[in-house]
Amino acid sequence: MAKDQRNVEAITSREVDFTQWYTDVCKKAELIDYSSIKGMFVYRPYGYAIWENIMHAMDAMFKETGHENVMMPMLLPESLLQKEKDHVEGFAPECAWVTFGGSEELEERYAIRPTSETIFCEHFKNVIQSHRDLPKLYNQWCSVIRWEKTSRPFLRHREFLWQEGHTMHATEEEARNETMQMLEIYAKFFEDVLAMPVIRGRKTDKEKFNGAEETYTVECMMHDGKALQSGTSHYFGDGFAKAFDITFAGKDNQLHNPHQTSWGSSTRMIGGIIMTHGDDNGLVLPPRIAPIQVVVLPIAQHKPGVLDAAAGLRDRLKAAGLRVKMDDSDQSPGWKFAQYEMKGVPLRVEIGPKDMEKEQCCIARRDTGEKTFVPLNELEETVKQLLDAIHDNMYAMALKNREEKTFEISSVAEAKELIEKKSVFLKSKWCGELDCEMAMKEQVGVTSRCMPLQQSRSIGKCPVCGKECGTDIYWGVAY
RNA sequence: CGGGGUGUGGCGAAGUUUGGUAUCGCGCUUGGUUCGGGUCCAAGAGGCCUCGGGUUCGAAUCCCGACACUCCGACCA
Repeated sequence: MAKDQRNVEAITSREVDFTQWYTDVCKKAELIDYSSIKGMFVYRPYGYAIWENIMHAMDAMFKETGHENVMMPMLLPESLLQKEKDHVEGFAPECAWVTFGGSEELEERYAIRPTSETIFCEHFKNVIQSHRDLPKLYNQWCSVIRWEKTSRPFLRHREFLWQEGHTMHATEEEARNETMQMLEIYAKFFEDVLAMPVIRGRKTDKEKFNGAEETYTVECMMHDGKALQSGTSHYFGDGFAKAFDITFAGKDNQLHNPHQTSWGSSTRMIGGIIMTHGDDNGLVLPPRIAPIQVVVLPIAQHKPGVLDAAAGLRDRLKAAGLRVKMDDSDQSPGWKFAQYEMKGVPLRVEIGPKDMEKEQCCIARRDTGEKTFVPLNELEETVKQLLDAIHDNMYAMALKNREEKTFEISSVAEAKELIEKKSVFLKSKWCGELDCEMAMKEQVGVTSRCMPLQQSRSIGKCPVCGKECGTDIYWGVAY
């Protein structure tokens, strides 16, 4: 049927212009709105609902592993920020500052937190005296401000929502275990909840967090082949503890500095979800965090009994513990189909007079577009199975994309040739020299993503200097 | 922060070169109609043309400045 082209909600094709596609989806799926301040975005109800679901799922994982939530002040006195040298060098340039309280100019200016290591340390100093006070396993959900020069919805905000975990431990070993445990929690969360495959790895010294001894990361590949750093877990050693003079009396009755970690993940994840799973019809949401898992649409809803039948299905699915919406607005069915596809709702259940006669309903999958007719008495069971199947399929598709866009390279020339064609992950050996890392950036245009935890243990050559070495490393173009 | 582009009802655009009553499509409202892939018909509402200065009898249009969005770099969750 030659439908006219008045699809005003139509979005730019992913293949034509990925960045424009991304912006279109953010706006048309009603996730965000721009505000009058550059880089500060309004999270609309549907977008915020995704974040709420992420928070609930992730928070449960934190609590299971013994962490407690706290709320720290939003303002950091400049003197506090100054205490750790590397840290202040990294963050001071992008701080927003409060210089007035009411009409009085402040004697010392306050930074609006870009991250909270320093203020946690100030507090830790007060509450840690004995080994019995350790570990401290704290987390907070809050927003932070970083005065970024350019901004993009979810990927780079001047104000963004995140969680930051801050922990203190009696021993290095315990702190290192915590660092790795939290990395694994992030990885599991991405895989099991967001259906996003990740590469677990360690950052190079150049890419690590300011003030950290080691930074671990989960790296994701977006549909366009670019990398998104999605969650990081840092081991600090006792650097901050020394700078802030945090000590505790050990069992040996000697004073020791505790060992520290921090770990964070942000609303950037939502950008990751969009760019990993979305398609030309809009958003595709992982079922486990979708604000609406199933939308029930009555067909020919003015006909007797249809609305009641649809409401019945909605109530059954709700009772089965699912997040369900019925749309009985007077838009046409075709409009509703397109609308809920744009919003990425995993499953659509249709019921009309014909179905009622046959005691069935029609179920359509967002990920594949596949439609099936299901006997009404099998509704709950089928929907639950399909939601799991969608999750698995989304994960598999994303993994396939990453595998197809990952190449082993052994020379700079080879790397250049691949990257010039399209964005991909490059895997190689690396000698560990900063110069070689810089050369990859300057000559190829890629940054190191991470040294994967899973190392091949083989010997090869650094693609830049040709030296024999054993470390595997991923390179990519990053968001 | 450097280079380009853009800013006109909620959205997308025309109008800007050559100053002279603000235009179109979608959306919105109301009534009817239709309903298994963005129904159709009719009537209506809605605009300091991003903001601030200038030039002019008169500015969406010309000049200066600010702000925002966007793309490409540098910096970054």
